[in-house]
Order: sequence, then structure tokens, then C-alpha cells
Amino acid sequence: MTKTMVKRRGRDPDATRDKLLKAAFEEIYRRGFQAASLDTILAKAGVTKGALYHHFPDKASLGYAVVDEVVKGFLLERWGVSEPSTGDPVTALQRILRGRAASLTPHEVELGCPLNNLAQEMSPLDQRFRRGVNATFDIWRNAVARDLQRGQAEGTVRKSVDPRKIAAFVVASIEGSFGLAKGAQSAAMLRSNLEVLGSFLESLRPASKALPARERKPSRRKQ
Amino acid sequence: MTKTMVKRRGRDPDATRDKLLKAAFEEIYRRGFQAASLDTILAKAGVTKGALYHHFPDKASLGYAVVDEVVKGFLLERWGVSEPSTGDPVTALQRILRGRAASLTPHEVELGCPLNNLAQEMSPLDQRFRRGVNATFDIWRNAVARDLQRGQAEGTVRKSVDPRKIAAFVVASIEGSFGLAKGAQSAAMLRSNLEVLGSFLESLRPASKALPARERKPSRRKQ
DNA sequence: CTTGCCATACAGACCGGTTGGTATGTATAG
DNA sequence: CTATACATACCAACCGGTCTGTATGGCAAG
Repeated sequence: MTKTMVKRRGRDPDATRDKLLKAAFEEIYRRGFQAASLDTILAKAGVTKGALYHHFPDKASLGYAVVDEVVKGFLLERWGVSEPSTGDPVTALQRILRGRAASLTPHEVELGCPLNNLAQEMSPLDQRFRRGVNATFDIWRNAVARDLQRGQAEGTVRKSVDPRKIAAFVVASIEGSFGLAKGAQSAAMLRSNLEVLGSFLESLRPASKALPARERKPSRRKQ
Repeated sequence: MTKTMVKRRGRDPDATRDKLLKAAFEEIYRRGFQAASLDTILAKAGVTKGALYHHFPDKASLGYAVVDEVVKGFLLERWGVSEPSTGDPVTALQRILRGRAASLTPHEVELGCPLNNLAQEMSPLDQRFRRGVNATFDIWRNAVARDLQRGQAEGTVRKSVDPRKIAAFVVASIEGSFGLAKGAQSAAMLRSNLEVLGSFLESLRPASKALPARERKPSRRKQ
């Protein structure tokens, strides 16, 4: 109890590290990695260069840590990759899309997806950045692909489609939608795109016998 | 004949400007706008600061000019927006997608779409950048929407869809595909995504009577 | 045709500010 | 006492931008 409790005064290296990561994330999210100023990050975190270079060997390593320890979890949680999904994956994905569309903030419409921002800026410039960012995207893609595959086994997804290809397309469409909406500064465009993507997902269902399947009532059970 | 001919030696302000624009485009494409060094651009263009600041008031204006005079034409030409399309727009779009998929270079897989790069980096930081970039995207989106609308009038596109929403989604999917493929450094992923998008476009056709419409033979005429 | 002029079109030195990074000093916890 | 966890002063490199100097080429005057 004396270990990690009530130690706010004096030394607390973990808290210092966290403050650095959080401040770095915000600054990088706003200006991009290369344009992010260490002095600004330091000021925002309320620490000095000594603290920074005690915890990280250089600016790049701080960036890697932001990807691995902040952005990654942020994204996977926001897109429902963390918790396992059950039931029909098309409906599950559509629900996530609708949820995201409903909970959009002006802030994230303006700044876009932090992981995609880093991917676009740093991929050609830094292999380690690229690997780290792409690893997270891979987790997302694999999760979607696995769900679709399960859907195929359970008969809720057409077997003629390639789950991995669809998954890659879904993720790309989402990120592209965020990116273009950011350029257009239009939450409406983003919502519309997510909606179209949802209707595309509808086409992944197996063709029911002579029934247009335009509307579908999800049973109101929590699963 | 004495005006613009054989004047390669001595003064040629237009040529100087073009060299600056081209060098700036390449440097910005590689490093991003903010990280693009004027000295590098000048070295690549083979001119000096005096020339640069004679033709452009500052770095930002050089960037705007790159968008308007280099990237814009580059993109619109590459995606068939310049020449008007005739006939069924779904098939036309699919052909463009296949053409792009077939002509991908490792260079553009590595660096992505120059316009989208600028959009992602600069949109939140510089209103004029954002407007310029978004204006070009708007031209593209409008062209696609107009084609789809014409398709609706001609009976080759379902009337239940919103052309503008589909157009925005198509452009977003393409840009997202380039972005994610750039992060994954995978031309295969990019091609696969464009292929999936092509199959999505297929679903825009009006439902023919009791015929799965999986395959379709485009008549080999140049249309 | 020639001469002189002057706006144009650069060249290149220079500048203050900011950058990431380092070196050294010091207080704290164990 | 010692390793950890910072704080602070400092640095060379580079940044975008400015300033001054100069050569060119068209044009008007003679």
C-alpha cells in the first residue's frame, strides 16, 4: 500500500512518463510528428528536457511509444476490436459504424484519425514508425476478417467473398472517409460515407430466397 | 518566333518558375510540406533564394501553387476526370480502377497520393491549403456524381442511390486504399481494395430480371 | 542602328529564431 | 552512499525570410 499510493509529491517516474506521452500525443495529433516541438510538449507536460531524455533516448522513440501505448489502444477500443464480437458480424459492424457516426466530435472531424495521420506522414520516412502503425492496422484488419470468417461458418456471410480482402477494404474506406471529411471539414460527409459503407456490408449477407432483405429487425436482445 | 523560342540561355522566368514548382512538388511529396526544406528545393531546382522569393512571396504560397498547378492536374488526369465520359458510368469507373491498378508504380505505392498527403497534413493547420486541396477533391467528387446521375437518367444506375453520397464514398475509398497500402507498403493490398470497390460499383446497377449478373461482357468496341 | 535607361530576374550573403540533443548539476528515495 | 529522476544551461545545425548587389533584355530616344 505504501508502494504506488499517495506518491504524488516528489518522485513518480511512471506518472511523468504518462504525462509526456499524453502531451506528445496531443501535440503530434495537432501538428504532425515532424512539426511537433519538444519544447511545446515539455511545456504541456509540465516537465523539462532532463525528464524527457531520461525516459526516452530521442524524439523518434517518444513517437514510437505514443503509437504503441496511446494511439493503438485508443483506436482498437474505439472500433470495438478489443472486446470480442458474437453473432452476425455484418450487423455488429454496422452497429459500430452507426455508433461512431453518432458520437463524432468536431475535434476528431477536424483532426482525423491520429493513427492514419501518422501513417500518412511517417510511413515513407521511418521504417519503425511504419511498422508500428501498420501493426495496429493489421490487428484491426485481422479482427474484422476473423469476424467475417466466423460469419461465413455460421451462415450469416456469403462464402463467395474473401474475408481478408473485405476487411482491408472496410478499414481503408473508414480511414479514407475520415481523411476526406477532415479535408472537407464535414461531419455530414463522414456520416454519409459510414452509412454507405454500412449498406455495402449489407451486400455481404447470403442471398435469402426471393426476399429483397432491405430491412432487417435486430432482435432487441443484448446479443 | 523570336519570343519564346530558343531562349534557353539567359533569362527565362517561366522556366525558372516551373523548375521551382517541380522541385517543390517532389520534395513536398517525399517529406511533406512542413518538413520540406527550401534549401533542398532550391538545390534540386538549380536556382537560388533570390529566384524563389522573386516568384513567390513565401513558402506557403509556393505550396499553394504546387497544389493548384501541379497536383491538381496530376490527380484529375490520372483519374479520368479531365476527359468527359460517355456510356454506362459503372463500367467506366471500373475500367479506370482496373487501369490504375494495372499501372501502379512502387514509387506511388510508397508515397501515396500527393493530394491526400497534403490534405491530411495541412488541413487542420492552414485554411488556404485546406480549401485548395478540398476544391480539387470536390471537382473529382462532382464529376463522379454527375456521371452516376447521368447513368440514372439513362437507366444504367439504380435510382434508389444518392449519386453524391456514392461519389464521396468512392473517392474516400480510393484515397483510403492508397493510404493504407502506403502504410502496409503493399501494392497487392491496394489492387485488392480497388477490386473490391469495383465489385461494390457493380451493385449500383439496376436489378435485371432474375439474373445474377455476376459476369458481364463489355463489347470490345472503343465505345 | 545605336545608345542609354530601367524594370525584371535573379545570385548570394546574412540574420534571428527554433530545432533536437547534450552536459552538468542536484535533489530524492532506497 | 548510490542509482534514479529529474532541472537547467547550453550548443551547433538548420529553418524561413530579408537584403543588397548585379546582369540581362526590351524599349524609348536620338
